[in-house]
Amino acid sequence: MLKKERQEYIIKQINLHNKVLSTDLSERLGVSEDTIRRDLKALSKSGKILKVHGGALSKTLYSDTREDEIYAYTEKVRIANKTLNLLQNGMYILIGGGTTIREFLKILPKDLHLTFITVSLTAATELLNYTNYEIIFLGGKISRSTRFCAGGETIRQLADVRADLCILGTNAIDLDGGLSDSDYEAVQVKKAMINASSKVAILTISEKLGSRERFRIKNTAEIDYLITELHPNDPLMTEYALNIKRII
Amino acid sequence: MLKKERQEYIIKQINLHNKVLSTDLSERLGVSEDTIRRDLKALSKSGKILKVHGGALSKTLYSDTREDEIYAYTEKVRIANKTLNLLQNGMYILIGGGTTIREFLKILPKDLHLTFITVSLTAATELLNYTNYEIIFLGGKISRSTRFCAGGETIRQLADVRADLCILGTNAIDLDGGLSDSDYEAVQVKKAMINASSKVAILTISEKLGSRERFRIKNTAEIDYLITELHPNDPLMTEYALNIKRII
DNA sequence: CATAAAACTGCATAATCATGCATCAAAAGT
DNA sequence: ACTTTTGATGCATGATTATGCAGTTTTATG
Repeated sequence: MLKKERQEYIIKQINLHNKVLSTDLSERLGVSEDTIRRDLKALSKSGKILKVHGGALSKTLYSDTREDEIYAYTEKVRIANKTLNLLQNGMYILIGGGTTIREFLKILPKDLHLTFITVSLTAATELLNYTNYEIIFLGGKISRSTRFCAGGETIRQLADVRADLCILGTNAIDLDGGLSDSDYEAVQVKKAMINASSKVAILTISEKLGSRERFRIKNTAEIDYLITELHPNDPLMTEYALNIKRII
Repeated sequence: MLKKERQEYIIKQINLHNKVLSTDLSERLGVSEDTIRRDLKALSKSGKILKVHGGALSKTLYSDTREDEIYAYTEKVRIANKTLNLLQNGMYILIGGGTTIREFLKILPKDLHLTFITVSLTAATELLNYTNYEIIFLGGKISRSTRFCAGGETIRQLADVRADLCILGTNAIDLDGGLSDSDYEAVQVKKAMINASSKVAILTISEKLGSRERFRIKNTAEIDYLITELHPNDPLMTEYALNIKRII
């Protein structure tokens, strides 16, 4: 059994039972507990599960803790930190939702004045922790799964916005397929957000590079900044270098 | 059972019953009382529960809150329960924010289909816990103190809404001064919400009766339902009976 | 203030984890 | 085809963690 398969299986088990035990998995998959531990570590690092002593738990159910998640999110935190460099005082920023973005929202500076425009409930809630930002929420029908507003009214409101920077996470990015997503409504909103901004920054962990989903949002040529946890000169990144204006 | 699971279970129990006993938990979870004590200590340290001799209590209920605040909590639950009677399948409901409203949002039925329209970030977040409701969020500039959207754009959007019922909490209500509030922006939004609804329900604990704030929202005559923790025939209530259509 | 329940302390133990290293297989060069 | 490289895996070892137990101290309460 391949590593990838095994990890998929672990995720499935967690989705099913909300928890897994290392001993249990080791026996059922016929590999050593060390291997399982390494799998859990990797999955935890990319934020898919919550690793605990003795096994792992479903992230969605057992989320809230702060301390032990600091270590889990190293990749996303790295991305978030790099993104900070794009911020300039007085900017109007359109910002999306998603886990990578959330990491970014947690480490924002307290000495800049910025105006954030968002359709994401989680982003707005996170931003309320800061006193130095204006928050403008664009309403609409709330999509339960993604916790953000979508639909015609949202798109219409976005058409009236002119932001300096648009910061989005993504599920898939590929040279041919461009930026893409599996949720049709999300695609519409993201398109509108990109159209409403002078510059576009896409945040993603490198494992999403080279994958594509059902609906295209934009071509890679329209992305100004691509920010991953890797160094810009990493061989994995250089193949994107021609198309995207700046890789960070 | 994993430590984290156990602790999560303890939190759930506290949310459910507002208290737990060490002995009880030890028996039910099949671990020593020492372990339970260590769990309670940890949870208490991270501020999730209030540890006391013999077990632990719900922080939100008992912590450092004064007697009268605990009392106010039960009053709000009582109000919330009475409000449930106004709901009918298929309704479009404009709903505000505030603590009384939040209690109401916690006990909503899971078998009705309703559409909630709100400007309150806390209300929207709370509503996302239900799968049987549509949620429409009206955007705007978010006011940090109240965590809801206000401003011209919000008012404009409310003008296009026609809801069946508007449910609002209030800080002040008085026969002469009518419904009033000290926050100017909130007043504008509440006015617009009331205008956009066929029926208006005001939720308030009785201590707010007879007080007034700087800005008037509406006259009491425009309130359809006034819901307090008191019985409608309570002498304190009967003086309102002439003006307000229905006291619950 | 007497008493029992509960909490704390230190310690023992077993389970779990981290780390370095050896092995093997697949992939990549040459 | 042969070597080199890379990555995944298992194992040994020492560290860490979770938990229970015994003995002592603290707390609640009549």
